Amino acid sequence: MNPHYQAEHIEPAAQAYWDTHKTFQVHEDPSRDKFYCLAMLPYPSGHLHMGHVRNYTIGDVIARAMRMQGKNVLQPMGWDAFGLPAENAAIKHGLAPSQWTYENIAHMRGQLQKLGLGYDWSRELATCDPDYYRWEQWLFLQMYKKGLVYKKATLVNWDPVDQTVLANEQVINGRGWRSDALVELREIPQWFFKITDYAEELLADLSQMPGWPEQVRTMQQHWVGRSVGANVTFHVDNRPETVEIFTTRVDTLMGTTYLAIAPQHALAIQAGLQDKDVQAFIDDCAHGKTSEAELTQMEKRGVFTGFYALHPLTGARLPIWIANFVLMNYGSGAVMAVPAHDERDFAFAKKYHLPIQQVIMPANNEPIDLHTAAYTPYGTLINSGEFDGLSSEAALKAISSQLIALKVGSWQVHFRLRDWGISRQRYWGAPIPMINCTVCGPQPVNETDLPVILPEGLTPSEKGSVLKEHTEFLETTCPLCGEKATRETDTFDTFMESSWYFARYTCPDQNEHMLDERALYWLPVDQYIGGIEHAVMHLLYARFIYKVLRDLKLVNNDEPFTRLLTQGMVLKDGAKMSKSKGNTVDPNALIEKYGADTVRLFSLFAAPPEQSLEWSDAGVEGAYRYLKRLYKLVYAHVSSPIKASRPPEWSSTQQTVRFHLHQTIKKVTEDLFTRQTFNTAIAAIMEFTNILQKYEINAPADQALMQQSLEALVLLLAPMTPHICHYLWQMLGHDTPLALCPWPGFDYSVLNRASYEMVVQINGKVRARLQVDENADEEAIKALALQEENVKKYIEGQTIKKFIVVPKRLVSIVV
RNA sequence: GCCCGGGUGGCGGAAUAGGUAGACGCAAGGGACUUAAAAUCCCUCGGGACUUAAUCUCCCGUGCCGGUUCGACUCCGGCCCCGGGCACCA
Repeated sequence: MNPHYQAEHIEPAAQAYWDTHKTFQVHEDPSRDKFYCLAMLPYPSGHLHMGHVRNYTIGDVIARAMRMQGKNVLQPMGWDAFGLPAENAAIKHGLAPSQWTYENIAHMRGQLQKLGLGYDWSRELATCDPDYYRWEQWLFLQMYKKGLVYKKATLVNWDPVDQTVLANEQVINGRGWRSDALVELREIPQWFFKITDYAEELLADLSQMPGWPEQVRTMQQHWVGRSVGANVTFHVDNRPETVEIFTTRVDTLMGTTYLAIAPQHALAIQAGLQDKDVQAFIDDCAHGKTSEAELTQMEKRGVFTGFYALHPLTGARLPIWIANFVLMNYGSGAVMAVPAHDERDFAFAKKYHLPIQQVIMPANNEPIDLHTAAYTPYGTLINSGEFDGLSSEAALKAISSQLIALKVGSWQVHFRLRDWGISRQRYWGAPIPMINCTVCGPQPVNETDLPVILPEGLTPSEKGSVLKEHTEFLETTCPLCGEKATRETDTFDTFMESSWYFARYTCPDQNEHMLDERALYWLPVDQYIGGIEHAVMHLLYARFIYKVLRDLKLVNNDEPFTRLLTQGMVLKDGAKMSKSKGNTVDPNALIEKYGADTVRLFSLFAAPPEQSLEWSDAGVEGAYRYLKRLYKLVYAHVSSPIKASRPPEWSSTQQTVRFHLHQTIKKVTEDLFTRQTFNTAIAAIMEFTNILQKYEINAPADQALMQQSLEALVLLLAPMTPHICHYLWQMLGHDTPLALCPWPGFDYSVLNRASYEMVVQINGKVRARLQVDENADEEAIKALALQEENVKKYIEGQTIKKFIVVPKRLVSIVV
């Protein structure tokens, strides 16, 4: 027993103990309550960063605490191993992405193990392993059979120099990040999942997910964006084409003064053929970026096509404009413009001197000024012929009824959510299991031919996917006609791998099926932990795939993640840590200097988990100091010559210590399990440690109480700093491993006190404090308050208007 | 631009259901111990006023402006700043 805390000895010993005793390896046990605790799997970038440390520490605290609650806890770990950075690193260093990835995994696994995270490493998986992605390919084939997969042309960022598709982050100021060439928008055919088939359900289930933060549910709700409106068909004057639009404001239909279509719209292409200025505009629009942020912020520009649409009710000729803010990827690629009652249409009309026709009047008949801004709320219809005088609500029905009767309109539920484009023109990804036959068209690979193995060891180039030149991979035969055919060279979006990995952890060794009955035992994940940046996309895709798995009868519930904790970012000097800013902190160096427990303690203590965390080296020092103090306290206690023995009755000092002991257990229990505010749990533990440090041990009863208190302290802290607690638990005389000890309980009877403090406010300001007996009634409290000197001073010569007593809190007097 | 968060001492944060603003920790200052330093321990610590003195008392204070309330960090309206997401970064 060393009188000084030495993390460098304690930590490897504790880790070796867990390892040899297989403490965290779990098996299905229907007789026990399961608890599946999962932190989002990392991308193997090469080095653990503080965001990982925070994420995995939080997960480990919850997992360990639940294990102490008696749950059968599964906590696995794996690697999101496909993705762009591996290709970029490969191009830079001339290494194969597989080699880079596997080396990174090996290094990062070692880093995670040093943190003392209680993972069941026997279930580890890497998504770039064919044993993993073959089931993803299998799932794709099932989805294909179900009609959830289709191909359509969509816009991508095209680098004309490198002849490759660029990710949004690779487009900088409209130019390719490597080539510096002006990026073009190009349409290419890609595979899509019909996630919109599940839009209603994805939305509806959100209201039944109390374990998710309100903000995440709100974000997903807005993302799916259900709206009810009308589809309207506009005929084009003297031409065979029609223009389809969707609007939620069909009440303003009579105020339509023009139509706006995307530069890629069929009619726009026709217009371009007839007029070289129009074509020049279309060509000009083919630069920029596909992102919504870009689109909604760029200068709104347009050009007249020379075509006119006919208003479906009045027959009025409405000019059709091509506008750069209308995009083919969104809806039908056309909108009806009502400048009087839509801000964007208004700005566009002002710029190009298009007519502005008011058709809605405010309900209170106040005049509006259409020279400065559009009027967007609902109101009463004017200038709308037979619809004049109707409210917007009534007009929505009346106008749409007429459109339906004329067969130029229909009611439509519209979603902002778009189908999920899963094709990527990249090498380092899971191959999409399709074969292109010149005779039969695209054909799915036979299930028996899975997996379609990605050839490893290729060196990617900046010219995009090298699979196209790899004949061994490319050349195959058509599963339908048997003739020569080529493989699909597009690979899966990496969101695909992360949409089902949590299910595969339950049975990673299953080679006959994607999932087996073990998945039914463990799923859904009880607690999921990850960065807030994944609030919408990853979590929505995973929910979608889970519902598909349910429909394939592979899982038997609707939602994959029962409770969700979204952790904030780790910042240094107010900014996100990044290599380019040079403000990174190396977890390894910290672990070496202070030990994993200190790093864990600080990352939990510095901020509540959902908020961003400001890194502080000095703060780490403070966490280390605390652990040293705790160690010393336990050491001094076990070295004491006083023999512990429980008294028949506790003294008043002892009663106070006992009160704090039980109060601390109660507080930490609530903070860990209910509130998940680890920072306040640690503060409470520190506070009680301070009390124990000042507690003088004079008698056997004191020694007994100290033993109880320190045991509780070690148990409460165990999920957060497991190594030191593992050691201190032995020091306190226990043989059973701490990791499997039951969570401490508290006694309400100890928490009842004879008296409590109340505050007296006069006109909202605190003027006195009272010690009030536990069973004092309201009248007694009032009398007590009026006896206070300072209270008398403030109410002298005044009349009391109100006298409020809030039990156990305060007395408020208004004069 | 749109959607979702956040803003409290010198700093990180606490205040759980509208009821004592600043728990816990860091930094700083002072002291003890030491030949010295480190480590450790003790004290002070939002700003200001008053007093011989005090752990008394008073005023101000939770991004800014306004409102509701006996009472607002907390609720409502408007604004400013910072962060996350916006469909090919993960």
